[in-house]
Amino acid sequence: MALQSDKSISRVSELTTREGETVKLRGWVYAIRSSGKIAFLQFRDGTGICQLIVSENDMSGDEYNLATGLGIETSVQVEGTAKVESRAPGGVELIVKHLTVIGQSEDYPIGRKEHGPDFLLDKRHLWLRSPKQAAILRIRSSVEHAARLFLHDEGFFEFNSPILTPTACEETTLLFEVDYFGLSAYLTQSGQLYSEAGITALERVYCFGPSFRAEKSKTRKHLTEFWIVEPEMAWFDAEDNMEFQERFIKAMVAYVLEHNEKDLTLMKRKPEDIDLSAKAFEIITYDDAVKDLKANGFKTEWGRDFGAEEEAHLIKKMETPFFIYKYPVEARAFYIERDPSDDRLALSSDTFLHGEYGSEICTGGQRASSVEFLEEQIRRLKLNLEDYEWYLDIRRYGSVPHSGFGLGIERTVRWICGLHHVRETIPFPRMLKRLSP
RNA sequence: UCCUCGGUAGCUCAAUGGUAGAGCAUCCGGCUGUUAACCGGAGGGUUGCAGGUUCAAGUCCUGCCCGGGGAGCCA
Repeated sequence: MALQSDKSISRVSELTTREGETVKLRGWVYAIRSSGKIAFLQFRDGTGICQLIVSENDMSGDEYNLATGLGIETSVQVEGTAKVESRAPGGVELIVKHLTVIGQSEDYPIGRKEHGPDFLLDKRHLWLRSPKQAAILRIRSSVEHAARLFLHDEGFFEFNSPILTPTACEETTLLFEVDYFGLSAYLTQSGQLYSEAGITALERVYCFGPSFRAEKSKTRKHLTEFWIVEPEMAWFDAEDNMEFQERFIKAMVAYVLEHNEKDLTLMKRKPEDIDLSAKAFEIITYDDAVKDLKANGFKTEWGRDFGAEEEAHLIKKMETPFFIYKYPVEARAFYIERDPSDDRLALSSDTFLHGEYGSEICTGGQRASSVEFLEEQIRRLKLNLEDYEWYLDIRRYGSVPHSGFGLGIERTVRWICGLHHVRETIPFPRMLKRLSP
């Protein structure tokens, strides 16, 4: 008989509605406490946690000895009576009558006490099982699902851009190079240039996938492989782009608030900490940000992007997410449109989440429309013009004003969960010094 | 790449230059409502690696390796 067709199996999430009934559960035992002739097994399946009560009053001596001798993380099938019980972690427990071991587990390396990050990351394949880690991954899944739902409702098509690319999107020193039948290829940093081709066919597209950056960064905001969702829209200017980002970010957070209440509680993250529904994102110009920083004692030079301390100052003082808009042209990517009213400025914005766990989560802007300007920019950065001929063709044949942005999933999840480091927001983080597991 | 802190039992950490320890985990025993349970006992060490100083080095010095935090850069 196929395992899934066994309709007699229940799941932990149903238990509160099955009070007094005999139910079967399948899952993992993640902790055991015993007190004489009664033992408390902490149990979980994919839907939640409950407590198993094991006592010789309710089961045979052999099964009792089996149950109390289980190793941490043994997988089991149990049968017993469901009971709502305020003393039980999770609020519900099962008085066990029968227990069968499905998969043994001896000397499970992750204990109930503290561990260091290096040890936990070495054991990441097991660490994922910890309730907090599982909660983070459920929230991550919600964020990704909410992004797709929202974009679908807004008339977007998911557009799969290539992972192997022949050229740099931005700076060449940060690329991972791979051998492609004797040619050099690079792991993608962004699908944006390809999405710009996509909008001429579909008007609104987004790519959603991994981005690879060979940055030698060791900070709590950086991974060498991270996931990015990049909407690109025809007939959007830079301000439409910001208005859209605000609705997009609010939709993702609202979805998590609606669907991950227990997970947020486990993270000790209060709904009011992340509820953005009543907040308007502020737009600050680069000029004003520089003035503010200078007034606060920073030696900020006009024309450069902000450093970590400057960024932290701006994030800390804000009580809503915000945009920094109209950066100097030289501080932005080559494909950004200039401000028609001041050609020193780029129609580009960065988007920041505020507060203790805030950081830059999006970069975006209006794309340049002039072939001549783009050629000049490509030469300035000493990129190979031939590699970009296809990209310039988008301007040569029926170009339209268009904008887009990229949003970093890990930094967004980090903010929602209130996490110190982005490494916990992805199942298997890739960092400067870590390629396994 | 640079700055900074660290590497001691399976894990988290102690240890004035002078006998290498604790808590947790593991194993044995006790406890009928535990909440990272608790109580008693046992086993468990090439102090990251290689040199050096010293009567004596986990401790001081040099080099290397590995990791944490940060910078630059970025989502």
